[in-house]
Amino acid sequence: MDERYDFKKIEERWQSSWQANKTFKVVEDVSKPKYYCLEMFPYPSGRIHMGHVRNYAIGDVISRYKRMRGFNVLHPMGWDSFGLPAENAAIKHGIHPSKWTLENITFMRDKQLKRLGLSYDWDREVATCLEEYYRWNQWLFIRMYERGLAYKKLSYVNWCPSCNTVLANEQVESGLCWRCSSVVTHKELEQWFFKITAYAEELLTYCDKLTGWPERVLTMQKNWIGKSTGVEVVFTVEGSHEKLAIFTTRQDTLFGVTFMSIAPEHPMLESLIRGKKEAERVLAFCQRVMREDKATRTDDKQEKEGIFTGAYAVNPLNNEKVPVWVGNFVLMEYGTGAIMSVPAHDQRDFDFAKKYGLPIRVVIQNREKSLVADAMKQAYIEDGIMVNSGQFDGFSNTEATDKIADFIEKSAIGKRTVNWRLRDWGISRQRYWGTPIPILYCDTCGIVPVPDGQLPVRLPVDVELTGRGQSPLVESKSFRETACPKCGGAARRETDTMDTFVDSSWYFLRYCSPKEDKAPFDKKAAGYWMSVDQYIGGIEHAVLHLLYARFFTKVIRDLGLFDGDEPFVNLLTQGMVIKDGAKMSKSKGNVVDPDFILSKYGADTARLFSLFAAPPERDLEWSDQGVDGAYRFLHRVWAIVSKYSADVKNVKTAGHEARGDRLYRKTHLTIKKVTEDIEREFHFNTAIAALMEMVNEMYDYTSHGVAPDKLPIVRAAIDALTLLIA
RNA sequence: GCCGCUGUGGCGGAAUUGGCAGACGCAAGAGACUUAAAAUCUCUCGAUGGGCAACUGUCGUGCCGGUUCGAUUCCGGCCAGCGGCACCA
Repeated sequence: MDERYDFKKIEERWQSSWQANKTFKVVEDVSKPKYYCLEMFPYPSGRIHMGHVRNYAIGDVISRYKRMRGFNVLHPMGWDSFGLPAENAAIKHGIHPSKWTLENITFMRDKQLKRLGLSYDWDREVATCLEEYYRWNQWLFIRMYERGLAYKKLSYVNWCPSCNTVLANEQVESGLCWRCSSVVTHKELEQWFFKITAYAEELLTYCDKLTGWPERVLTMQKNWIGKSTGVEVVFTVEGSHEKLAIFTTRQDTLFGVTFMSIAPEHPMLESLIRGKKEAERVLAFCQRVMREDKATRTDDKQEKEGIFTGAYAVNPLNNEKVPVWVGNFVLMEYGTGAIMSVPAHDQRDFDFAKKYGLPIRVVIQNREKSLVADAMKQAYIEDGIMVNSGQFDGFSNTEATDKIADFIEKSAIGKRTVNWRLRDWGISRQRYWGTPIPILYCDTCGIVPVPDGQLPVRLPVDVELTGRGQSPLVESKSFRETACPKCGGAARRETDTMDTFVDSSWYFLRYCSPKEDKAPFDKKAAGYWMSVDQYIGGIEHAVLHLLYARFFTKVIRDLGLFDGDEPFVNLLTQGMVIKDGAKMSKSKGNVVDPDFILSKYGADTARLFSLFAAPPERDLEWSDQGVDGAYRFLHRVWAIVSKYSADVKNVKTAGHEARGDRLYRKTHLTIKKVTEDIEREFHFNTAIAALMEMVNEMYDYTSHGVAPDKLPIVRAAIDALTLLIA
């Protein structure tokens, strides 16, 4: 080859040209259709990894493609830059989190992302740790506080002893901390919450409108929200006027109740056992269960245990007296913290009844009429005909479900209810590097929100992070002590900061007008750009970030700041980057450093490989040889194009008259194929395969020399299409 | 246990609407060039049988069955792997 494929020279030339000309800067332009393409912004940990490269390569191809198709494309990048690693670095190396974070951002932006040749409008860059951003977190918090959507309550919270902070329910993964995998414990604390449950119904029903989202993400969200419809029924405690409410979805089995179970934390426990001879043993049992951490307690192998309280309750349907037990499997957080137990028709109750010798009564008979309580080996949970159920005998249990609910409401012993698995979002974090919660505590006025005019509440810089004791904000007198804006008296600042998921819950709106200083964002700009047409990121955020962002969008809509119900029209969840069968991670030692690939092969090879090796939503197995292959291909492209570029420079492009020509046909078939592959499901791997076929055809075609003028089109096609990839 | 996804050569993966299974790439093998190597180029490459050969028979998309002229694709039943949820009342 006369000329080598010198990726360094080429990439440097184009990248500096893009930067100098601000090629990818966009402004609102109503004459063009808009397209908002967004990749989930990274945490500035210091270095990008292959997952980022893949994510941004996908987004970049989509953006470039849409631009060529005449769209006005918003393609921004920013930094999710509050968070724990910065604090840990500060403790370990004595460097301030702010300095550490900002240096990381500069390095990752200038030395890594820009080298990848990504088509971002860098003028719209956003960093959540800057006060020009987080002041709007505070502003939104206060708006939510005013509407009762942000509130404080004393509650049992998930506590990660290693991160030394509270976790939201969404951040506990099978009893372990989502970030550090420590066992989560319980703690009773005063905490700030966002009332996401107020939007449970809408978050659920809108799942069906999100047709551009992968089914499995929607399923996960629906599961998480967890709606169940049933009735709340009130039992009376025998020998007292106290009421014990239960929730059930199986009111058709109410006549089969043979005992009740309550959670060890149930507030009525004390009065139930008062004066009973069982009291002491019951108390000991409850204390033991409550001491267990969340992971142990929710482990499915955990033995179901219980103890009789000595008290009885009366079933309002048949006035029957049933014993009240405490069960370690009853959760105070769900329903009413008390359940009715129907061993004949619920497997867990059946096991429990067998273990403790409690009675079993059949109230739904099967078709063969063969169910006999004493002979049952397991609970009968299928449909059947009602028996032993008074006036409801003879109906099918599905009919009876409605009839009994009606009866319960008519006789005022309970009502139809909906229960949600979704809990309110606990956002208080006992950490330094986050958005200060803009609240004051005044001895005379109580809880006082910081007035808008005093925002932002700045994070103090003159603090020392030792990793010991309490958050530095608690120890900073100048931060903590202030004056009450209402009465002028002494007041204390809230020293908790916000969960960093608050930051990422509305950043996509900020990109629409990142310099706006009168509001979180400009309503008109957001009206033009939103919603995000294509959102791309990892599946790990299926519940956490994506649910919170949907919630925030609805709140912001209801504040009148934005007209739209959902933030992301289409969602692409990319697979992980895998090497030797495992996710790339430092602990496994199978990390491939993007910098190394960039230096050895260049950005285009790195991007080409990550798009070619697998369709975007699937996991991508890293292969060093595959990278070689991608590099070889680019080399072949370079060679054939540069071989003929001089010859064809002044030749007119072939037109329709050449349609019988083999290469002409191939060129157009390839253009069609690539377009279709991108339009349909973003199958870049097959689009690239088609380009490879075309290049092979070109080599074949030119192997015996070329005379005519067909090459110009080929060259043009190659140029256009590789630009899409490169 | 429940819900979802996936299953195709040695490997990553194609086959878009039921119509040539295995595109493209990787690995492997052979050859050309070279003193040699690298690079590059050309050819072969699912399994198995027949033929010196051009060629050709049979089988083959996790397993069993069904619909169809025809099934990787549609239907029913199983198996395996991955992911999510789960004492949720």
